[in-house]
Amino acid sequence: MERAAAALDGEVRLLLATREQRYTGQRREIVHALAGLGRPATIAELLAATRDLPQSTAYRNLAVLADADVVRRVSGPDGFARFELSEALSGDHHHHVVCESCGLVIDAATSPRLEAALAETARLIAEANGFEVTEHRLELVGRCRRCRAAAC
Amino acid sequence: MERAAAALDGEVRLLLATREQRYTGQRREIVHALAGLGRPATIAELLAATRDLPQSTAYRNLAVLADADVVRRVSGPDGFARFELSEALSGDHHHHVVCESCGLVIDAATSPRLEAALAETARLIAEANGFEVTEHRLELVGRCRRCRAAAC
DNA sequence: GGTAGAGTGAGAGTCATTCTCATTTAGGAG
DNA sequence: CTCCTAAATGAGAATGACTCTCACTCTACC
Ligand SMILES: [Mn+2]
Ligand SMILES: [Mn+2]
Ligand SMILES: [Zn+2]
Ligand SMILES: [Zn+2]
Repeated sequence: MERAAAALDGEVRLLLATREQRYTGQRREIVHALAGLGRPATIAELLAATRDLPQSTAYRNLAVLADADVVRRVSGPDGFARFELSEALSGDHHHHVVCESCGLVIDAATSPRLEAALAETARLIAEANGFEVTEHRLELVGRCRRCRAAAC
Repeated sequence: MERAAAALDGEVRLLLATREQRYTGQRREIVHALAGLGRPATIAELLAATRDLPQSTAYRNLAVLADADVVRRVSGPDGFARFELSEALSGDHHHHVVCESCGLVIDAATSPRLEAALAETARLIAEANGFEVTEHRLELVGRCRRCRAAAC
C-alpha cells in the first residue's frame, strides 16, 4: 500500500498543479479517506474518517478537488452529496448500486456488453436529437443485503 | 387529444382514489401541464405553465401525486427537482438525456438490447453483493443541440 | 343546508450547502 | 534564514430549495 499511496499522491499533486492548487494536508486526508472507503462517501462520513477537518473546509476542498478532476460528486438517493475518487484517477469506469432503504451506495462493475449497448444508445440519441453524449451515469436501485435481512 | 386527456384523467383519478386522495382542479392542472411538456419539468416551469398555483401547493400536490405513483421525481444536473408523469401512467419505460450546459432534460427511448444488458448486470450484482435490484436509472450526459450551436 | 374532513396558501422554519472575512500558513525571492 | 505575498483555513453568517404550520376554504356525503 505504501507504493500505491505514494503513486496516488503523485497523480493528485499533478492534477492539482495544473489548476495551480496546492496539495495540502487536509486535501491529502480527504483523498486517502476516499481511497480507503472505496465507495461514495457523504460529508458526514468524511468528517468522521478524518481528524480536525472543519465542515466548511471539507466542502471547499471537495469543490477544489472536483474541479481538478480528482474527485467526482455523486448524488445519492437521500439529499446528501457523495464523493468518490474520479475515474480519471482510479482508471476504472463503473456504475453504482443504491439502496433505497438505507441510502447505501456501492460501486458496480460494468461489462463490455453493457457499455456497447450504452454506446449504441448514445449514438441513436445523437442522431435523433442533435445531442452530443459525452458520458453516462447508471444507477441500479434496490435493497442492500443488510436491509433485506432486517426487512419486516 | 380530447379522448386521451379524458383517459388520462380517469387513470389519475383511479390512482389517487386508492390512496383516498381527491383529483382537484390544481392537481389536474399539474398533471396536464406535465403531459403537455413531455419532459421532466421543474417547479418553476410548472408555476409558469399554470394559473394561480402557489409554490407550497405545487410542492404538496406533487408529493401527493408522487406518492400515488402518478408522477415521478427526477433529479436533474442542477440542484432542482424535476417531475414527469410516471411510467406506470404513460406505460413507457425510458431514460433521460441531460445537457450539462443548460440543465435541459429530455426523454430517451430505450432498446431491447440495452434493457437485456441492464437485466444481466442487475443479476450479476444480486449474485455478487446480495443486492436486490428493482429498477434502474440511466442518464446520458452531454450537450444539447442549442448549447452546441451557441458554443464558443 | 349542515358537517366533518380534505385541500389550500401565505408565511415561517429547516438544513445541506455556500459565502465571508479575519487569521494562519506555506512557498518563493532575496 | 527572513520577508513577503498569495493561498488556505475555519467559525459563523447567509443562501435557497424545500417542508411545515395553521387558519381558512371547499367538497363529498348525509
Ligand atoms: Mn463509485
Ligand atoms: Mn422522462
Ligand atoms: Zn440498505
Ligand atoms: Zn443545453
